[in-house]
Amino acid sequence: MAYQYGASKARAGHNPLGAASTHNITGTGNTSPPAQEASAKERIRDAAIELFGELGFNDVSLKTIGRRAGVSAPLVVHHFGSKTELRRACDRYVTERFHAAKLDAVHREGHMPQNYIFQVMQESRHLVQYMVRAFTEGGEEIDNLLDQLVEDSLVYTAEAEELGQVRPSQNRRHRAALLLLTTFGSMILHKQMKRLLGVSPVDDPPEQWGPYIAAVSEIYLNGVLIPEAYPDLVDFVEAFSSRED
Amino acid sequence: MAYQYGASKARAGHNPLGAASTHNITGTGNTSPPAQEASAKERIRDAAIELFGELGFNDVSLKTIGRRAGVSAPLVVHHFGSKTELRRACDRYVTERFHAAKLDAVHREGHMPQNYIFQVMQESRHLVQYMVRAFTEGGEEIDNLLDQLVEDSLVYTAEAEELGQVRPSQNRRHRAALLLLTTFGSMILHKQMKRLLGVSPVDDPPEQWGPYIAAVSEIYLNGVLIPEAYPDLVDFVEAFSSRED
DNA sequence: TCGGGGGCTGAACTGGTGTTCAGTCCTGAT
DNA sequence: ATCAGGACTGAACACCAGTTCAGCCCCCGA
Repeated sequence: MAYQYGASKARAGHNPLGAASTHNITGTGNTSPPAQEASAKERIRDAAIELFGELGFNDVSLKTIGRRAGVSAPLVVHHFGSKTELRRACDRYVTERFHAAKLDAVHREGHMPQNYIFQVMQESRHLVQYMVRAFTEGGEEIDNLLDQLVEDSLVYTAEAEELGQVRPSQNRRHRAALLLLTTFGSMILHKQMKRLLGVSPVDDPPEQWGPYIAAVSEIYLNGVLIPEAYPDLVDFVEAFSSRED
Repeated sequence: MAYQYGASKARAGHNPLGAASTHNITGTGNTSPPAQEASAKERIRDAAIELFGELGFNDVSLKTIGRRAGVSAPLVVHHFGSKTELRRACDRYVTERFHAAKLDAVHREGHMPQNYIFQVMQESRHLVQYMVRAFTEGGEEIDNLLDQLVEDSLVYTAEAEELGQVRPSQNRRHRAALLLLTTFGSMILHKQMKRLLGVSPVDDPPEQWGPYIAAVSEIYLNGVLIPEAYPDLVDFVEAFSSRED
């Protein structure tokens, strides 16, 4: 029972949950020469993103980061000033990377890409894991990234709604925000998801996401509750319709 | 625009998202005399649950816990042996508390209660916050609690499905698990939710949950995608129907 | 050839942690 | 009255974190 939905839909066109792409966004930055081995500073930054994403900011020591980067602990502060500033640098880097991935996808597809997050996810899970964990703690840079994701989601959802693919909403921004929050939130609990669904969208490759995609899709396609049984709730939801932007 | 859905539905009967109750489950344990001021050991345990839930296990020192409990740090280890064992004690306590809340609700209502988590949530948010954070890190005791919540959810969803209130599913267990994971996951991101929806289900009282309830309900009532636009996805979901238990 | 500066390190420092220890206080049984 | 034991504390300990410091190496420009 192989997972192949992503591929088939990518051929068909719009695809809200997966996107096939071989484009590499995990290389070194735009301005640096293409095929050069990473500098110590870059290795430190990458190691920090991996470890912070995996274990959390306070559960990773500079020595651990240094070891993974093949470097001493003092060199980390030599390059980044302090652990806190290292964290901010990681925030900035991840934000830039997502921004670049979006621009790249827009350029390739000619319109707002369908959830470019999933592209990043398939190619560089560390970045996503870092981002998700950073969301839980907050911070100016990372909060802006989330805001941006909401805005982007709003745009491509509007496109999809116009094409009759997505239902209208009483509050599109709230819906977009909640969908992102629940998706990211469930990724924080990916170890439990592995136990309960047999899949971790963080540790397992996309080919194995089937059960997860299936469960999510069922809910998003059909809903869960039967509206006729909840007239009060239906009214309540409608009462919350507010000014759209 | 006051939130009053919970109350109205509680009168009406079944209520998947809220439950009105004045019953107190936050008192001292079953066996202890009812109205006695908390012992130092209990105060320590409560302080630890609050702080662990708020800040995470490794970001809270024994001194901090002791200070909140009005006690010295060594007394914490005197009563609990070590910080790790304190954590396990908290896990056990929270698990017991949820178990007791369920039994209590079953006893009162005569059937599997509709999401007794929400009752606990309204009465003792600390417990929920601790539980959610504990899920991210895992652990035998806390994993069992989550498993139990899935099982319970399965039971009352079956009741509701029989009453025509909830849609059938290709994989009820996966759906139940995913709903719990996304709900809890979004609670981990409650600070972001506060920013994006204006409500934190952790920090704000239930009267203010309106925007959150509305957004969740809209999705659960109607879904998000229009199935006709995603025939492949519909097929894919159906292909994942598996043996129910 | 030389000199300077940046990448980089080991050793040392400071502060905070969990834990141990010795001892005080209080209570309740004998 | 006494004494045993548990609750409880301040001081001390070992450890580990982030950071500082002095100095090494090596490349590159003059």
